[in-house]
Amino acid sequence: MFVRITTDPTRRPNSLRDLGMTSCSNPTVSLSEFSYKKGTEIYGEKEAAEYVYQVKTGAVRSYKLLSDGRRQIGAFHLAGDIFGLENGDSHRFTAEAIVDTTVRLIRRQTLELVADIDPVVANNLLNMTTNNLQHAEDHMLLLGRKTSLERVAAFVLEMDQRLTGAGVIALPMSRRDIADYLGLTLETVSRALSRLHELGIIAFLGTTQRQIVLSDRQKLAIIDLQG
Amino acid sequence: MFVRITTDPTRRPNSLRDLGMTSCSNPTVSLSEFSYKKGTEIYGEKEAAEYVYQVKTGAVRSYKLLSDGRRQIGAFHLAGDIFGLENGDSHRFTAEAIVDTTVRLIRRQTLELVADIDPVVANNLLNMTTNNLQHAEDHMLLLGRKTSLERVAAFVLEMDQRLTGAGVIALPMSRRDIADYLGLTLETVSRALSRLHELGIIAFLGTTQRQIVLSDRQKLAIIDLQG
DNA sequence: CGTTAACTTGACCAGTGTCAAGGAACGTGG
DNA sequence: CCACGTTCCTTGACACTGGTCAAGTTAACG
Repeated sequence: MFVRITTDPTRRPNSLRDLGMTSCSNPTVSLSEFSYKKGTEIYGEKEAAEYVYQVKTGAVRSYKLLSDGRRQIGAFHLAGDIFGLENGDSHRFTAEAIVDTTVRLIRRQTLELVADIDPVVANNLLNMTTNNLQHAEDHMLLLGRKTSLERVAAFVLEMDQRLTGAGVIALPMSRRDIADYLGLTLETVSRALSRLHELGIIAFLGTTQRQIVLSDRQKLAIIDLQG
Repeated sequence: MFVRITTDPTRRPNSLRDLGMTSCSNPTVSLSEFSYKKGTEIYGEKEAAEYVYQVKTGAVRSYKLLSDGRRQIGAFHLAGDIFGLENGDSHRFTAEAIVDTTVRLIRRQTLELVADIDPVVANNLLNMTTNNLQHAEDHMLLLGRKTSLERVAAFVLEMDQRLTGAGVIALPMSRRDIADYLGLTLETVSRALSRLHELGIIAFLGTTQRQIVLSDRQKLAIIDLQG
């Protein structure tokens, strides 16, 4: 189940800009790519944080486990998202590819050296961490105080926003993944989606269960009860 | 219920070091103090973030509300803790004094100016944000996947750790505050504490309900089910 | 096309929430 | 220092949301 990086993934000179960084000095740093098959681990919790990652294609889940196997997914990482950025020197989540996924990597050490010199890069690191913090804060409210229907509505809205906002979403993750993200069981997620379907608020595209149309974004937002 | 700062709280030249910052340039910046009565608001959600705060004495709760009044406390801030540090320009939580509280303040702008010049200060800001992120990540696991007894055990352990770790804690917050922090009701918190008491794992000091003795830290840790 | 994994739905159950009552602690003013 | 009112806390009875278990269906994939 483990897929380790065996070849040193340090080819292809490239720019920090590709990781969403802007910099006045804008030095060329080494970037490379790596692919993970569906279901494989990218890094484990408490493992040394050697790289920072950016999803090129695919999707990734970051989660923590309790000793008896209960799982809490802290975030999904979609195309373009950066993940695995740690300030301490080990990862605080396990990261797995949800589907076949290609990521760009940058050595963490490289990034840190640049950040020490370039205040713009340093500021970008702080911004990314702040964005992660804000997401976690909002998610605490969801996990602590929202009902199952509110959680699922919030999830659909979040995914729509992050996947183009076109009102049609193709979810890469299973009902179980959604459940572990929302602090529910997969059955409860399924029932909530059915309920939203009955209410005419969402629809399923074609024959599949993972393509969802937001028929009534307004009602979704009302159910979500934001703030 | 609102207590606004009416006098400009900018007296007493002091050092960044007092806010836990170390710096090579270590410039003198303006610091001042302010006191809040029990139950008063320090700042509101979405309010402009003009100051960063450090608890000198007392305790503070940071929370978000849903429109129907459900509350999620994201963190408690105890003596020495820094809070209200935002990267964006408005606060993401409401902060209230739990008991009569004195805080030190520093203008956010001042801090930012120094951070731009001094990479050590900038790094401290990143460290503080990372610590907040880590706490939020752990709390998501608690809110999403732990039982009521596990949550309360985790809470008692956290408070013990943060209040000296002596095994005797004097809680500043009510059962309702604890409940809103743990994503439970106050009744469930009360029942869980009674249960821990029955099991001989905690005891109550004297006549009060807010002073707790950790009689068996080991069993608490087992119930908490960490990781 | 067959096998397997994922999803839905139903019946039942358990853990937490709700509502209510009573008691303990705390603050206030006499 | 005491009496009173208020707030906080505990406990019980009951309700209900969401979890568990199980069966059947649908979709995905070799």
